[in-house]
Amino acid sequence: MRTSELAGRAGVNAETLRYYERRGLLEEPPRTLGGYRDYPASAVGLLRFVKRAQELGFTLDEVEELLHLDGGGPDSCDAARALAERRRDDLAARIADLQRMHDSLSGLVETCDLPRADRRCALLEAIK
Amino acid sequence: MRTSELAGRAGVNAETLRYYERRGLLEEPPRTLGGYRDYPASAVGLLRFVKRAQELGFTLDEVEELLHLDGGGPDSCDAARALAERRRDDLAARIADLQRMHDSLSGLVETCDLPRADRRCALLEAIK
DNA sequence: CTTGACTCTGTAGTCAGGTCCAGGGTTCAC
DNA sequence: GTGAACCCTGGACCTGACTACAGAGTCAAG
Repeated sequence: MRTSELAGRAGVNAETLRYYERRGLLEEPPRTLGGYRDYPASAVGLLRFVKRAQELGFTLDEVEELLHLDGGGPDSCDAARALAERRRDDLAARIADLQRMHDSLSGLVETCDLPRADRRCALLEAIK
Repeated sequence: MRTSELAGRAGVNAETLRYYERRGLLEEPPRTLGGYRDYPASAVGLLRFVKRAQELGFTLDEVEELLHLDGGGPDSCDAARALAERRRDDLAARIADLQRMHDSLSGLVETCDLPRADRRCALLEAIK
């Protein structure tokens, strides 16, 4: 499978594949006589794994770690679990942060309904 | 007030002040004879406004917009409100996204407690 | 008058995760 | 055999919000 076909199937830009390869995330595929990359069919699944892990909030460094972990036996399984738990807890913390911001902002927007003494903006005043 | 004093009081790096000025976020302060920036006392409050707005999820571009809005009368007040509501809704959407990721990840971690047939990692398998 | 701490300018580097480009080579259908 | 469509490489560029640096000038205490 050539670069653009794999890119199309996995829903990424073809340049992204080269970027992942440079980064060491993807193994270098074999080449055709003309020097074109020739990906195996399994590369599609691999890329989907990468994208899914990204959606779950893993960085590319972590995805790489997960990939190296794969197939490493029980110890790797524990390591993968630890990584996932860490990411899960990070997400919970991030959500709590954003929720605080959201509530703050909601409160501020409500000040807009307050009667305005003169021409001052209650929202801007409140942020100050 | 000189650069590092303002920076200290507002809790930012002195370089950040120059950066904000270059960016047009902060007005150029008057200069001493020697060419040093000489900030008015009000700059501390202004910077705190910037930082607070950032905490609320506004980008610096938006903060700039808010600053220009300030003092512009009732129309500006409405514009500020619209900006705040937009930011609030963005936050709600972002929170929902992260919550989905979090739940997905929680589910995955739970697969770790499943009995393992052989040495395969249930988590890695599940992400695939 | 010297020393050390501060400040100035302009430019460049950092982080992540790509994206784009020029200037070539390859493949394939017609 | 030729034109279009694809692919190659190395490197530059992008966003956002800073941060660092070199080389020069300024200020205040002793």
